Amino acid sequence: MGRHAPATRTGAGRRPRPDDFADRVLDVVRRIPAGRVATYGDVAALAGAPRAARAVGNVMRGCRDATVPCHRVVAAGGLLGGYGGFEAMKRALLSAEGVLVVGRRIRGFAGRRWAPARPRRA
DNA sequence: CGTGTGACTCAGT
DNA sequence: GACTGAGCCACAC
Repeated sequence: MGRHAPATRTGAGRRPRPDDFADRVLDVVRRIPAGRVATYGDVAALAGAPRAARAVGNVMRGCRDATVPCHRVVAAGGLLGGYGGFEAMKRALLSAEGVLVVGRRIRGFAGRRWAPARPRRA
């Protein structure tokens, strides 16, 4: 299976937007309800690229948009992930929404994780 | 069009 | 629990 991009992407609805991915990622993150969290991989999957967790991180890095709760995006395993060095703030924001963070890990991450379980490699 | 990079992820040591 | 190596992806240069 390949995510090959057929020369003719005019047919099926693909987003011809240049920043399609980034836009989508921001949209997904925006949809994350308070009190819930999603991993980069989950967001990437919802954005259409289940393996682009890294790319998602890059998008988050430029998340200057206050309308995007980038603090609800965490790393896999329930790790806090990064936050441009403001990890403490991320922790504070999450705890303010009811998500307790112990050390670098999220308490009850599995229960607080938003997005469906990821079928590893179908 | 090739290279480097990163707020990632997984598996192994 | 920590460190390493490899994989995977989108983007800036």
